[in-house]
Amino acid sequence: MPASRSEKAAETRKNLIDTARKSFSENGYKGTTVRKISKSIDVSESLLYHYFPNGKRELFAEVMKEELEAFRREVPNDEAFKMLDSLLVQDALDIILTRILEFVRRHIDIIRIIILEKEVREFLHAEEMCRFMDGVDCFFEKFLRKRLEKGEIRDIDIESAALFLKGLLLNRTLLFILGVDVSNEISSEKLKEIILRFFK
Amino acid sequence: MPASRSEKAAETRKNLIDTARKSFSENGYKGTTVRKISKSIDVSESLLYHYFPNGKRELFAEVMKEELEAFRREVPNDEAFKMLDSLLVQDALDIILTRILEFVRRHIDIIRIIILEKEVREFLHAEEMCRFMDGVDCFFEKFLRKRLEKGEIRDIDIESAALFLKGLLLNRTLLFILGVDVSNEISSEKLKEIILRFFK
Amino acid sequence: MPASRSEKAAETRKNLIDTARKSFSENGYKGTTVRKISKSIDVSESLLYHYFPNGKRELFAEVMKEELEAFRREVPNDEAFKMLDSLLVQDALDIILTRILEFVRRHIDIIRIIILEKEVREFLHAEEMCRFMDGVDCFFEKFLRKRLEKGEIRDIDIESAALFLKGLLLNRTLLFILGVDVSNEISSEKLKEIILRFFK
Amino acid sequence: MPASRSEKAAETRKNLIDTARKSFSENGYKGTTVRKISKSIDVSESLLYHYFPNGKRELFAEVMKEELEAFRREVPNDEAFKMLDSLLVQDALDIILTRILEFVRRHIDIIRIIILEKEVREFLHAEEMCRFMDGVDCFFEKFLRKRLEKGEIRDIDIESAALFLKGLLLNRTLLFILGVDVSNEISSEKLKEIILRFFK
DNA sequence: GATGAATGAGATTTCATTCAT
DNA sequence: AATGAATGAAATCTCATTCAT
Repeated sequence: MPASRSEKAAETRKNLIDTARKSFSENGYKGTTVRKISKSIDVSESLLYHYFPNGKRELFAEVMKEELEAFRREVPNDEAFKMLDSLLVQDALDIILTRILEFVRRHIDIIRIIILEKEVREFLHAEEMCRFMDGVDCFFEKFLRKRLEKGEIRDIDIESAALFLKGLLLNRTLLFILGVDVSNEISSEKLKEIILRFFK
Repeated sequence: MPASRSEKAAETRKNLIDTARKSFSENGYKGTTVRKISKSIDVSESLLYHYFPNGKRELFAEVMKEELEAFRREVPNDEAFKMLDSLLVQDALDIILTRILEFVRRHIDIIRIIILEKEVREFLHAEEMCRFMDGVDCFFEKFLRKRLEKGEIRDIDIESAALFLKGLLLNRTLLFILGVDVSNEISSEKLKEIILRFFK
Repeated sequence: MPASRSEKAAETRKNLIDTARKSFSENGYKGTTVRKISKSIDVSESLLYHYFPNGKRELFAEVMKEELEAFRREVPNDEAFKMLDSLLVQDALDIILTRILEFVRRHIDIIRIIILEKEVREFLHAEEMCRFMDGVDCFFEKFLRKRLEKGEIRDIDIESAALFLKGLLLNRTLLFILGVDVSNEISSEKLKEIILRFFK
Repeated sequence: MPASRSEKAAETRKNLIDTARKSFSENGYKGTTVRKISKSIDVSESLLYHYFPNGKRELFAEVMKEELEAFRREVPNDEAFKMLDSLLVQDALDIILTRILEFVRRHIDIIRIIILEKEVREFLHAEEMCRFMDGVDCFFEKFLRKRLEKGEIRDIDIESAALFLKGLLLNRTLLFILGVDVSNEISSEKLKEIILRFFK
């Protein structure tokens, strides 16, 4: 398996990003050094500047970019998301929340960084951040409005309801960030029960 | 009032700790430099080593010690909420949430540090954080059970309801950590409205 | 017209040299980077090593070589220089000085480098430099001796006189180097006057 | 001779500046490294940042400031040449040229830097250099006029004569810059001979 | 003829820390 | 109690250069 030169290059680049992501999420931006990244995949420090001319900052930005892309790509395109309309409210919401939380669990390290690292704000400013949060709100509101029109849920304040759902989400996320894995705490059954109570 | 030598010394020491806490909380351990701490209270860098012979590490340890002590001392307990029994559910919950958020606000520095610093998290989360979280759950459950017995709220799953309340709390906390001051976002009125809808 | 392979190669080579000359003269040897040269004509950095296997040093040497050749080629072969013998002393010297100064003006950037850059001495050592200076002296002395023999100038110390002429030349050159353009300061008329006074 | 701590510190600072001046003058800004500066006076590299927190740039600025101050303070003025009136023309001019060259020799470092560093030249040449050059012209013209009135020299164009003298000066300066010490090349005797020939 | 991958040496700078005063 | 002088280690980054393709 010779692996063409360019293939090996792509792999090296990927290695850099992967190692960086791991280190950033474990040690934070300041706690991550280009030296350690390079050394741990056994390339020279200067090679990093070949792939990321603006150095550590650009590498960090790249990691962030890829993570956000992954979220946008993975979550809404999930097969399970496509058949939401035909499901009961509680089942649909269960799937939505479960999928998102699944993603959060997989990417918790980077989420911690996005939320807390001061440096993040240089690349991923309030603008992007708020747009993302608003997106979540929007998504829930759109979903709920549709169900409301169909008469599947009782007449509630859509805004508050979306807030409640986001609350469930953030609740878990925060616990994840704090290092508490709550995967068992609320089972799907319980979740559906809460939802039923709230929306019916 | 010249303030005796030892008074001034104590003040300098306190200044160091206060500035350090702020910086550790905002910039993390690595993002905090001895230089910036000293400069911002206008003393020489070496003075730090007079008060904390083991330097930055010791200063950090001291900050953590004091913060944790304060945290433990002030953790909201049943005593603090005794007079709530005579209030309406929604009013009582409003006060409870407000008080806890006030507590979070006061201790946001150490909360940030706990989230930010891997080492700290590893020492504390299991032990301290869970105990705190469980305390919150317990408190809510106890409160709701009492009201349920009095027939003030409809027959709901206490556990789920406590979870919902904790969700509201964490939601705010997360926004707080992100630097968004939510004091106005969800007013007491809206909060009470949500609560009424949920519990009646 | 696609321009044959070798034509394009020659052009690339020329592009490299031209860009390099400009950069060397504006930013000095150390201030010029291989990267900037390559980037500004949009070729890869390594291409430089195809044309100049010894890299930056060789490119610099090439620039120097071409500049010196240009001087040797342009100045003495000037049409005007060929009929010096038939002119009056003052007119001949006026032409000589004017031509040289004209050249100096055109090549001032590179002259600055030759004079000031430490690295130049590695390629264009005292040997070459002194030979050049001596050439100027020689040229003037030869010229003056001829005129002296013909009785066109008074009996002066040839050596001192050549020194004087070189002085006029260097005077202007230095001012050029310092960024002062003295083109108007001494007109041909004035120059001739000075020469007459000195040599008659 | 214990040399108090602060005295030694002042000396270290001075050492840094002196070494830097020499290196900037010989190798230019880019050719000068903080490493070499520190090593050559045997202190750590980081000490430089104790005295000049903004590093190399600040050190360079300091060198320039001091040099310019010295230059301005010492610029030769009429006072310095008062006692010349009683001397013969050739002796007086010999002294004048020698003194000015002495001045140039003392300030060769900053002159080199001004020529070498584009940025510096852009700030200074117009303002400072021209004023200095004009001063030299003026001085020579004033001197010659006086002698002309006394009938000590033949009737020549003062302006051209001053130019000639300046030429002799610049000639030497250029050689100086190039590193050729001309103190012996044209001895006082030869100088006086040239002067006699020119002015008598 | 031309490129991108990769490197090693070294430059500037930061930082926590020690020590004499 | 407090400071300034001084350092060593390490971090980020630049640059000329080599090599396989």
